[in-house]
Parts: sequence; structure tokens; C-alpha cells
Amino acid sequence: MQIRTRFAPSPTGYLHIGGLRTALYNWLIARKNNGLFILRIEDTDRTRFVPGATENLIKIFKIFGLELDEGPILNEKGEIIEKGDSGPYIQSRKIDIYRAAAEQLIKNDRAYYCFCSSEELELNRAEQIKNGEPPRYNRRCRDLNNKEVQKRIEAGEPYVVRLKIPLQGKVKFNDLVRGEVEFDYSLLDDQVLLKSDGWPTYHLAVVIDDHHMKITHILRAEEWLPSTPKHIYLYQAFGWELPQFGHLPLLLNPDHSKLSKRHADVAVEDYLAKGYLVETIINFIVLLGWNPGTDQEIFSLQELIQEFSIEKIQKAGAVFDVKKLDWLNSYYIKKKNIEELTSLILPFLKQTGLIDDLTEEELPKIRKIVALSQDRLKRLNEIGEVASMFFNPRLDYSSDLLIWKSETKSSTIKNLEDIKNLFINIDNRDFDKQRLNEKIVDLTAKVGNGPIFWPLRVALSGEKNSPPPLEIAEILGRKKVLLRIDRAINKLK
RNA sequence: GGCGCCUUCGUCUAACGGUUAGGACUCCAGGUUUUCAACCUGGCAAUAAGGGUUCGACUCCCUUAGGCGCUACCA
Repeated sequence: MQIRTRFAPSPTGYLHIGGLRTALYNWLIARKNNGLFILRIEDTDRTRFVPGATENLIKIFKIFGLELDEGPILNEKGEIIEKGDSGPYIQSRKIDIYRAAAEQLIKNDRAYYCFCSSEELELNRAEQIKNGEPPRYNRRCRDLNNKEVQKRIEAGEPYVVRLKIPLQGKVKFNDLVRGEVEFDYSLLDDQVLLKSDGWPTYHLAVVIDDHHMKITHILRAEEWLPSTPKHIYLYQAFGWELPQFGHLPLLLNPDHSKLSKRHADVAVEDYLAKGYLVETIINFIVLLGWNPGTDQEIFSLQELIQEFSIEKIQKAGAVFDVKKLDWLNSYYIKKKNIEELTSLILPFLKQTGLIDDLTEEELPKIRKIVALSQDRLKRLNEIGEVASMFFNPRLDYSSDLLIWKSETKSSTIKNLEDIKNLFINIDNRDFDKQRLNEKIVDLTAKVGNGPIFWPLRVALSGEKNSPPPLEIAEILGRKKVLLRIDRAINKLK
């Protein structure tokens, strides 16, 4: 039997980082087993629908290289089209199917019409809570006779369809990650299946779609565990074969609550916008709740396809640690070749306003800057702070900063002037770090490294910390270097 | 409140019932460096508690505690 997995988000605006992990796990299982991975959009709640969210979701899958075997995809014009035979993959396109299914359930006495209003339900709930009872639907409409039901429907009374949960008995199932789990039917609510607006709820729609799409393994977040018995009952009510369920541990805030906007970025887009690399994000989230059982921590998508296994999925929730994310990202940044890193950094550089449209001859210079920044970046959006000295001179540093440990103001002026006199004789064409070093080596041999390199570095960068001065000088070029040295000397005078 | 799930360093995690409980991030120290970063070396740091079972328990069983999730005509 071919393995078919799916990811089924609702298009409410952005993709949650935890959602991406769920999708990744499902994708990995499909790929590892020569199965198929399906995307389905669960947009049955019209009040929460956000235009463009589905397109956005599809784009993100593309960015992360998680190709879809079936599901909505974008054509060249950016319009949503269906790929695969078991769709439609957007639930709002097939509400008739859910309605028909609900009616079938009623005919088989597995569901019933309910005419209770939201106000009544609210009142009922409040009452139960006051009495210390578990808040549940009181099943007032569960045993209405057919005639009355017909009459009320014909009279135009609004209704919902509810699942007729058995009054007793237990459901037991074997969760892929948690093992045997058991629930008592008598504690379950008569879940609404069809809302009064005629749209299905999640519970009805998932079961129907997972069945029609022949999903074999349902891997979803742990928050769905309590509704699984309802879903199982629905499968049985329809007479359908059960898929395998697996409930993934939650992603947590540092305070161990469910990962939320209040504490961290939750949208995948946010991480991309900050300059976390695609490889970093994949590698990081896959390890939040899974590990290969070895010391290996760096994984490519290809390696993950090899190594991933459901058995090694963790049961406990995992705290999302940004510090470790940063470390991983700097690791991947260091591994990039300059060519690729430059093109990744360019959009961030433009964002800072340091460059606009760059010309062909500027590109080599940008590459040098990127090469010099590579080891210093945790995130690509830090490029502004790291590289601004190459574009704009800092004028606001204090003159004291120029003076190396044991040196004095006057000795520093002298050293800077000596440096300047050496550099002034070098042609701009030859202004590279080897040449500069050749010129300066006698001087440093005489007075030492600190008294020379320190003030030079500060003069060029205007910062307390920076890359080595000759590296900066090479990128800046003769004219700017001499200018900045002059400015430093004036500052001291 | 009810139901369910979970519990190894601060965090992510490893450990056929037999290890000085391992690795990574963070943090600290040292080295390297003109500075910072990077890099290298080293260090701090954990089996929630209590009972069993066993020659032997992180590992199996029970109890307690704590955490989290769900408890909608949202998903």
C-alpha cells in the first residue's frame, strides 16, 4: 500500500513555524517511503479566511523545497490550480460533499438535527460551570422525533447537525508516537458537524477528506489528540478504514506554554525576513521533537529523507530556543560560498539603504564586504550593522578611542601621520592588503602592532570592534582611507 | 473542574536493565588576534519526588507532584 501523508492548514494569514515542522515531518515520511505528500486547504471557517493566504502557503512550500505531489499549486500567472485526482484540495470548493455526508449520517442514526440557539447553549454552559459540572451540550435535541424535526426545518428554523456519540464504551487506538491511548465515549460531547450556515466543521471535513484522499498516516500536532476519538467514531459511522494517527509534541515558549506571538516570532515569514536561511530553519525545526539517535546535528533535506523515522519522534514538547537557532544559522552562513551568500545578502543590504541599484563594477567590492562579514553574521539582516562602515564614515566616535593602551595623544597623531605618509605613496590600483602590509611592516616592527593597527582600525571603522584594518582599507580604497586618517588626526588635534 | 498527554543539565537531546549518565546550544575560563567576531582547548550543569521489582533501575510497575493540551456552530 502506498503511503500518503498530508498537511492541512487553514488559510488564516501566515504559516506557523510549528505548522512547517508538521508539514516537514509528513513530507519526510512520504519521501522516505516513496509515498505521496498532499496539501489541503481547510477553509471552512469563512470568518477567519484571509485572502492571499493560500497562495502564500504554496509559495513557502516552494521556498523550502517541499514539493507537493497533490494539492493546490500556482500556475505561471500565480493563480491557484489543482494538481492530483483526489481533490478538490480546497475544502470550500466541495461543501456539497460534506452536506451529503452529514445527511447520510442522519439517515443512519449516527447524527441528528439540533435546533438549540447559541444563546441557549451559552446559558446551559454557564449553568454547568456554576454547578461544577463539565460543560457539555445537554443533548436536548438528540431524541426529537422525525415529524417534529421535519416541521421545524420546514418552518425555517435554523439548525446544526450533531454527531450522535455512543452513551457508553471506550475508544482505544494506537498512536504512532504515544502508543496506546484510551478515551471514554461517555465523556465525549455531541460535536457539531454541520454549522447553521451550512458549512462543515473541521471534524466532519477532515475525516471525509482524509478518507477520499486515501491518507494513510495522519501526523498532526498534539492539540488534536482529544478530538481523535470523535474522528475515529466518524470513520466507523461511515464504515471507512482507519488511517494511522500520530500526535506530534508541541513547540513551546521559554516558559513552556504553547509557542505564541507574545513570546516569539511564530510566522515562518518572520524568520525568513530576519535572514534565517532555509537550511537553518529546516535543520532546526526537524530537531525539535526528533533526533536520529546519534550525535549528528547537521542535516540536509536529503540526509533527513534517509534518516527520518517516526519511532524517534519525541513525546514531550520542545522549547524553541532562539540562541541555538542563531548558532545554527551562523554555521550555515559560514558554509555558504561567497557568490551565493552575496546574492542572499543583497536584498537585505538594499533594505538598509546603504546601496540602491548596484552596478557591475561594484559587485566585486560587495563580495569582499560579504566575505569579511561572513563570520560575523548570525542573521542576514545584521548586514547593516556589520557593513555600514564600508559605506558611510562614522564621524561620532570619541578621539580617545584612537589611543592605544600605553600610547598618548601626541604619539598617536605621529603614528597616524607615519601611516598616512606610507600609504600616500601607493597608487590606488595597488591598494590591496598585501601591499599595504609590506609598506607598514617596518613601522610596526619599530613601534609594535598595537600602536599602529589600533588607531588605524578606529580611524577607518569608527568602531570599537571591527574587522582587521588592512582588510577594511583595501575595500575602502586609497582616497577614503587617506580621508579617514586625516579626519582622525584632526579629531586628536 | 473533567478528560488526556508529558517529565534526563537552563534549552534541544543520547544512553539492549550494567556508562565516571554522552553530545550540542547558552554561560564561564584559557589560547589565538592590534580589537571584536570567528576558531581551538577546557570547565560548570541533569535522571521531578517517594515507594516497589531486581544482584543491579534513567530504563519496568505503582503513587504523588508539576507542566502542558483539549473542554466552540475555530481550526
